[in-house]
Amino acid sequence: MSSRTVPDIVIGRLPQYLRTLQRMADENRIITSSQELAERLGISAAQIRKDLSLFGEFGKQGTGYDIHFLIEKLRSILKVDRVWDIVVVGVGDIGSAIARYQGFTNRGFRVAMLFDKDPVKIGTQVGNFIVQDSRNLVEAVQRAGIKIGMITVPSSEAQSVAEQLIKGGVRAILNYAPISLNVPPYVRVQYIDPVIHLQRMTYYLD
Amino acid sequence: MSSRTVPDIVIGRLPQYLRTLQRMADENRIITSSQELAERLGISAAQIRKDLSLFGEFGKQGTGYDIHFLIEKLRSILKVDRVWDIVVVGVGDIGSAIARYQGFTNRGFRVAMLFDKDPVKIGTQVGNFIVQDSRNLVEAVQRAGIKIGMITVPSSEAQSVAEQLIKGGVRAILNYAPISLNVPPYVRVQYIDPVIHLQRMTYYLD
DNA sequence: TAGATTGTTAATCGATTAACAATC
DNA sequence: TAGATTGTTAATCGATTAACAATC
Repeated sequence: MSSRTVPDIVIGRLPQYLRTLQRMADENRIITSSQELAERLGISAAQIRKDLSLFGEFGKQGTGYDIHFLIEKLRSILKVDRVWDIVVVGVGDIGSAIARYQGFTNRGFRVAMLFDKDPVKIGTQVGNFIVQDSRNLVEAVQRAGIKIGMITVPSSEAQSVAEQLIKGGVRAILNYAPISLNVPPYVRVQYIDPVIHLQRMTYYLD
Repeated sequence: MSSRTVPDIVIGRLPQYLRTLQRMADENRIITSSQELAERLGISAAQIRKDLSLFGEFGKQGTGYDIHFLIEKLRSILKVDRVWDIVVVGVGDIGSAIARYQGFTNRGFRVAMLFDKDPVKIGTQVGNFIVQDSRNLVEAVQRAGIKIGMITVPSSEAQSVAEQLIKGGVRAILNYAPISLNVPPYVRVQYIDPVIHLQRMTYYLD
């Protein structure tokens, strides 16, 4: 049950379980089953039960899972039973959209700081933030103890921004620049590149 | 070599190979090896050779792969040796950022149409497009023969927009709304939800 | 030729699924 | 109690890796 390392592929499914459960809670549902979750997510019920069993026994035979209880368990496992501050570097269209994005609320995150190196942008307001000078990035991130960064600068600058973030203490990076980052093993990186997703689908189109 | 169905997990890696190769080409490189690709991508050289071998013999023993040649092969396999039109539904911050995004160029895509149902937005210009009325979505998409849609509306409307897109002939959807879509098996869906990526990383933070 | 790297096979590793006893 | 669904084991399935002959 505990102690053995959980495969990353399982960790990757937990946020999807959580999202679906929270939607069920919004629909005022009280109880669900591995089967119902499976249908809504398009994966097998056995897999959901197996994944959850790696962390404990959260269900009741014959009944299923208490939605609220399972949400709390998953929030705790994923460490989103708190609010993580995020630093956003790069205030172009994507960075601005993220600064204004309402979807972080109640899901464990909030944007805390915005940086850009363009003098025209520094000092302007975007969303609820004043854009700060990238030259102060390392120190400001360090002082605030921020662990999560989002990179929305051009590809040519992404690697250098990543290095600054890491120097400031960031340990998880969500990179919107279409380029692979080189980071030490103690830093996690996730990528968002819409083109990668699109190219994965065109293969199947006529 | 041919005829046997290629696993989707392999298809998912091909766009990453292509992106890395194109970056090498930008650096005026001529030849590469499975080993070098592997290092830049953080996967094993054997896997890259195995993946590519499912589609043909693209390399030379003792030498490696001609970057330009392999790019063309991958573009052809992924069907991005052409330009696919995209319809974007929902002109909020994210939809607007996508409409202005420069990153589609040379990668097989271009935004062709923008829709919203908000009368205040309809008729306004965003990027190079005039926002069209969602009521005309099905017909316009059908007439233009568009096969790819991006959904950037609120979660509550995403399922209904997906259904309209499909009715109009769309067969691949990139969904930015944080909700699972229910679609027929002949439609492919990919999801972009930054929170899902973030929650996958917090598990590993202290 | 000597050195390097591919393409491919076979072995290994890991993930998914089926099935069912336990039990609510 | 009868019915339902979990948690878990064992079997299956599929993906990754190691290794090397082929060959440029």
